[in-house]
Amino acid sequence: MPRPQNLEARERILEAAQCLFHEHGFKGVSMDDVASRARLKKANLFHYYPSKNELGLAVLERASVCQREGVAKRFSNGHDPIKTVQGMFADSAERMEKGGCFKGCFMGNVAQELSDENEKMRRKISDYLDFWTGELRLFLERHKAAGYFKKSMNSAQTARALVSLLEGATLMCKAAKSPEALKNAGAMAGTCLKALKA
Amino acid sequence: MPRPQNLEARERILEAAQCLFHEHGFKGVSMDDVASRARLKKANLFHYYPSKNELGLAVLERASVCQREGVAKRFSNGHDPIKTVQGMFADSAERMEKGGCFKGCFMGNVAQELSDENEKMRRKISDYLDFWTGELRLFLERHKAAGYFKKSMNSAQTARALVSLLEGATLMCKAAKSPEALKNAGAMAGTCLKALKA
DNA sequence: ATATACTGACCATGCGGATGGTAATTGTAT
DNA sequence: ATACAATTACCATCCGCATGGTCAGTATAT
Repeated sequence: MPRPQNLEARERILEAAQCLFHEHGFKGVSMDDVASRARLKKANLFHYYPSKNELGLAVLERASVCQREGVAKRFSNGHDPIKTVQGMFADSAERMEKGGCFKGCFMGNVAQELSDENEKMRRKISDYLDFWTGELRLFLERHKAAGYFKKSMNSAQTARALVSLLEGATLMCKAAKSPEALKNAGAMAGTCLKALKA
Repeated sequence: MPRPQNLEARERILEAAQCLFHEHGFKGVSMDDVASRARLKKANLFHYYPSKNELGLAVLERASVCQREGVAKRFSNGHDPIKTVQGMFADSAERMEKGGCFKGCFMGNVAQELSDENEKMRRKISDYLDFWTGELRLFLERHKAAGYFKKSMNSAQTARALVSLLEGATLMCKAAKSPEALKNAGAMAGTCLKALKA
């Protein structure tokens, strides 16, 4: 009778892989790199994940679940909606600055690297981005219903644009090795949302 | 006395490499791939470019020059500034849609793939993004001076945020395989700029 | 005994790049 | 004009290394 697999090792592998993929991209990391970081031998990796591709998908799944939690939590508070959105940008800017403006957004990176070449991965990323955009849309919708925003505001459009803005600014920071873009983006988001206040 | 090198071949190589790098990323393309597309043998490539890295830099230079022209032209017209900015988004959306939402922005892709690992390339990209942002800033500044925008508008901040928004929306389109994000972003840019009108 | 955990050795492939050479083109001296 | 030297264009072949993945076998725990 099959007993449960070594969950500890599985988790260590996922963690190691996610970290490395984030740093060097999927193509830039070898199975040996992952194994080494997870304090395992390469051959042992294939005992847990049948291929690099499957490992990638598992990492994406893990990251997606983790990020969704953060998103859900962020939009479930009762604070001022503009502050909440600006907080999203400010937190990103802070993380970016603390990390020396490296790496950027994991999901965004994978999206750029793989969504033309791997439909399964693309779907996972796309689903996550849809979730994020959707939660933000509902958040805006709620505050619109409460009279905070103009009735004419297009919540779906605004939500998608805000997510785009955050992703783009993150990329700009990575390229410029400066958190300036994220700060500007946060300010812009604030300006824009204020213009949409009822 | 050294005679001029075969410019035709050099150009063919650059063109092939740029196209392939755009499609599959720098790491996803081999020198053999480039050579084959340029109707050359791999060994001959090294006659023109001493290493893959140097080729990458040359491609980046070429792309940068080409893009700068487009940017300069766009911001030198006398049209309504909001229309001009929205045109930037609309053109991107159209290109994206026509191409099936693949590839995305060349400079953005390279920025994400390499700016943590190759300082020379990062600089080239960063310089280009600075140029783009700078041109847009001057464009906004000019129209502010002409009384179109509020005196309180922060041109630098707005310019950077608009570029971020375009880059991010392009990435979203690539991930979602839909031009929706760029359309939303264009609308958002319009809304935001209208709020800044004098 | 049996299923899981782990490993060293191995393999085919693809990679960036080096080498040593041939073919074509050009400048120059006659 | 022509022969020759020099330079450029081009290529087959090879090299060392890293890669994703396999396999056969060992260790361990129940």
